[in-house]
Amino acid sequence: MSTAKQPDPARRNERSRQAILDAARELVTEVGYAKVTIEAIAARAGVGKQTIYRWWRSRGAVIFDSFLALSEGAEGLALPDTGDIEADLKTVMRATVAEFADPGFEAPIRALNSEIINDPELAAQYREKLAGPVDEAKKARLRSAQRAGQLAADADLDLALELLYAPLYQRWLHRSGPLTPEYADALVELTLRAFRP
Amino acid sequence: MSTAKQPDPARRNERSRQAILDAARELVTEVGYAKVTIEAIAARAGVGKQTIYRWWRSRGAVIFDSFLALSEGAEGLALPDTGDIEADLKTVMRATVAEFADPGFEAPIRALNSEIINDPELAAQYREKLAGPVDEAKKARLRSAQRAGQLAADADLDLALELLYAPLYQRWLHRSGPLTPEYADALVELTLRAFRP
Amino acid sequence: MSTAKQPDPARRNERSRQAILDAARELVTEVGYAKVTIEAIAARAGVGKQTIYRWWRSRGAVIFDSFLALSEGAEGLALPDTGDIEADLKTVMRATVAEFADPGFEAPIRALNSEIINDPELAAQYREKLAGPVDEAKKARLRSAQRAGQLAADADLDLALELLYAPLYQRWLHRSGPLTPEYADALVELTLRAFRP
Amino acid sequence: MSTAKQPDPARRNERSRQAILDAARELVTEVGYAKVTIEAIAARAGVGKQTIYRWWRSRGAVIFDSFLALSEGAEGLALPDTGDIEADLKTVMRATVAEFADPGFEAPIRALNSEIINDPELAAQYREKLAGPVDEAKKARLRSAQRAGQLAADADLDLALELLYAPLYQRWLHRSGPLTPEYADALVELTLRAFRP
DNA sequence: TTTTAATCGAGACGGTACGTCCGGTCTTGAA
DNA sequence: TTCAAGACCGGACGTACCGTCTCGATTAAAA
Repeated sequence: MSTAKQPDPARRNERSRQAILDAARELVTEVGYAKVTIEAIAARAGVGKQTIYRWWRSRGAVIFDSFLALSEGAEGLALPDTGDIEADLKTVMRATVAEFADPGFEAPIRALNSEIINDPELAAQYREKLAGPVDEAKKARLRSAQRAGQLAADADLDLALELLYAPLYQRWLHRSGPLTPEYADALVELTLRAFRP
Repeated sequence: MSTAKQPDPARRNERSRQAILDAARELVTEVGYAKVTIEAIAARAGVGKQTIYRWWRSRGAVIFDSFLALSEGAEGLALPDTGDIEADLKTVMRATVAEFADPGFEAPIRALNSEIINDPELAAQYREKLAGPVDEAKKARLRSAQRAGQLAADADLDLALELLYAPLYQRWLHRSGPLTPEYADALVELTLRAFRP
Repeated sequence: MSTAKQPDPARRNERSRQAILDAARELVTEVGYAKVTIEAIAARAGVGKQTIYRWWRSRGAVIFDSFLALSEGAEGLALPDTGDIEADLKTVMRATVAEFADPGFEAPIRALNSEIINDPELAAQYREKLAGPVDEAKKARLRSAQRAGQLAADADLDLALELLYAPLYQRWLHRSGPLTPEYADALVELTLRAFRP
Repeated sequence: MSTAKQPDPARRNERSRQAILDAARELVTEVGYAKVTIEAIAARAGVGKQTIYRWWRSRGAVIFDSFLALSEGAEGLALPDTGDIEADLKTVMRATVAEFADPGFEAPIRALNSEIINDPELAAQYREKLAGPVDEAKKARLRSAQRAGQLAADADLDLALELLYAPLYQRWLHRSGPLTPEYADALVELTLRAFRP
């Protein structure tokens, strides 16, 4: 499952697995990502350190998994579809901007990005488990817009998503500018103009 | 001076400062950002640990400074201006893509981004010392294009730069797709279409 | 038998018992007494750890038993009896000295002594199973000498054995001096003089 | 000093050294030799583990040193000399027997012997620092007896000491018999008879 | 002869300690 | 004062074993 290592039949103790992921999540919010140690996770989870090392490659992998576990149920998500792609995208982008203003999201998301940048394997998992499903939902909405003739029929939807979101993420991560609803709107408008049929 | 601390006099030993920055840069490329330690830097630089703690706030600050020092001379840089903004941008973007393929750039750039994400102070320095000048040069070229009527007169040039570069950086950092010359071209074309007068 | 615990039936797997004792003996000579672990014994014997814990009290008990098993057949041993007690004892003592020079004996004998010093129960077993029979044989020879008028009739034979052997063992265990044939002879001569009729 | 390792000028912190040796001694008497851990010593001494590992090879070496430190002042010791070697030796041997009955001595001495048996380097230190001086004092008394014609002039005094003490030590370590004043007397009488002029 | 109960190999588990590494502070002696 | 050097306290690392605890799968006794 997810970030597992070598040993493992079904011998794995589910109770311990859950306790570890819970402990990791709690600790990240309590002391901050950088100060979470394997030892603290083990202690809080009431688990031997070996049990962590047996099933995860690294501290980053545990913490990553603890985030994964959170958004497990977010499978069948779908974007609003009012027929007006511009309005719908603005709604979604403004929501994202609002999310980024929540200080409770700050630490975990920055932590996640640090980890992803330096660990290709976690990056792959991130794409597969977290970004993938969300992007798929977004692309579904864009495809619907294509069918409605609001987007070029040959538009590269991955590229479209990048144009929409990458500037937003970068600005937030680098703190290189304010994240306002107007900014969200501007990104939507520019992207739609770029991909107009 | 860059990331300096309190003690300040001109008593500072320039020889040691250089040795530390050199050691830091070498170590990042040799063992990877995450495994560079203050102790290793001090040992390699032939310097006491205290000398590092005296002048820098943190490991990140040293490493960051070691990159800063590299691109110190890149002040008066200018982008090519053939009169054709699309061609010029494609040239520049393709060069960036090529740079990112160089494995020697990999470690430092990822290190830099890790540091920036989690340390607002370093992020500010990054914008001021590294990104700032480069972005200014790029905006100068875009302004020239505006004057030539190739871009909307009211275009937000910061936004334009984000549209051009953020997707590229994100794709590279997250390893979420291939970085090809065609990809560079596509970004240029889309951005220009979005900002067409 | 010997150092057994509670569960007891004849259900015990003889094959495993032998494999464990063999593995223990091999490991002591290979890696040294102090570094032999239950886990290593189990692994080498192809046996579950529980099977060891089921039948032995401690690591020491296993190792001790593995030595016991070795000298099981040494029951009906007898010392040479040429009629000349001095010559016979010198023969035996010189043989002991020679034995101690064999590096293959080193590890097990030191291990045995370590165990005996700190574990009264094993010490009792040692006296009963290992030292006892051998000492009995030696005392038989001394008794024969008493009958021949070569030793005082009221000599305490246990004390005589201690005078003969304790210096030898101590010198070897503490490495406090060379073990030569002459040394063996000297011990015999002194002891006989001390117990002369 | 004594069991030191590699680094060391006079940079060594005497305060820490003392605290470590004190802690080790205390712990041995409190929890028993086998259960004393480096970690516990460091904690009790208020010292980093590294500070122990820097100056000692092993747990055994620390504990050994902590014993050494105890009997540091026992340099100029001398045995009683009433002119009667037999009486004097019996006094001393009976005192030794009495010492061995003290349960407070039990644990440390057995520990010491375990360590010595398996670690040649500690054995050498034991001979040099602990046994050596004491043996020298005993040999001085024997030499005085030689001068008085109570012992053979050519007697090997090391051998004489072994004859006196090795049986006693072995009996105590192996618990192979009672340690009584009469036993002490018997050893003295036998040894003197063996070395009579 | 079938059941049934213990032993067996395997190895995950909660723990403890290991010996190492590094962080950040402090001390020493040379420049 | 700064510097190189490095000892120091502290704490986390990742590993090795401890002794206990499941798991099927033999396997030998009682039914």
